[in-house]
Amino acid sequence: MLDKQEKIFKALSDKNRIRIVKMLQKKSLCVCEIKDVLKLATSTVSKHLSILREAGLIVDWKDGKWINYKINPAPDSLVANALLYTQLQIEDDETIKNDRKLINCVDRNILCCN
Amino acid sequence: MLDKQEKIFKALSDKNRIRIVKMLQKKSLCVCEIKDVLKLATSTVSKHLSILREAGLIVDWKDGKWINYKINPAPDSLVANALLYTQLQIEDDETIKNDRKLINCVDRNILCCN
DNA sequence: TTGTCATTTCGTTAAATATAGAAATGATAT
DNA sequence: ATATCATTTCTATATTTAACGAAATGACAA
Repeated sequence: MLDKQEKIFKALSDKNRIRIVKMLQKKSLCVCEIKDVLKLATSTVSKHLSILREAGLIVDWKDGKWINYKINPAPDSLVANALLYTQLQIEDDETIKNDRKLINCVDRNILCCN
Repeated sequence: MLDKQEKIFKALSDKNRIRIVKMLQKKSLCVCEIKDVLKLATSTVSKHLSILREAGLIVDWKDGKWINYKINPAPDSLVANALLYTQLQIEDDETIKNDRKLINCVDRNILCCN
């Protein structure tokens, strides 16, 4: 239980991962859309997503060519409260607000050309 | 703001530091008392405490020979909510419960002999 | 003022982490 | 079947982190 709590905090202890969670709390996204906002290599974004997934914060599902990520819709209580905390905090942070503007403009059909 | 949130999560992303916060949420303690519970070197405990202090989660004050640590009594909203979250979670974890038993038995006058 | 003692800071080491690029995967579309 | 393409896994590297012991600090007591 302590281990699980540590894992949750560790997952959220990186600026880019906080940004990802705050984005997903507004909208489901695929890897290349997140990559476009964070300006990181695809493999790095994928790694961040796997850390968030392993902590139980997010889930993914296939949709044609793409793998979408969203906030875990059925979290246990530890995760649920961590997500609630994250959702309520830093809502008016400039980076977060800008990220949220960007995700409304991204088009995966244009972005995703490896 | 995002940086501050990251710092708070980083501070809480270590098992020993979570244990420290959960202990301090029951009782103010000095370094050697925490050291006795965690079974770490004094310098290591001191370092953990400084990370928690820098994140705004705890404060310290002098009391004769000792330096006491306690939960920040006047936290800003980010920290206050993080502390509330931490206070409510893993209350029935075995390690946490055992730590709390131990802090009621420690006697700094016996423990602290470098 | 000198010694004692709790704590912090410093220096070092080992382990963990963030990052990127290249190769592997796996599903879709032609 | 084969090519395409988003994503993951692998490999490598640079940075950060946790840990310890030794030395420095700073306050209290003798």
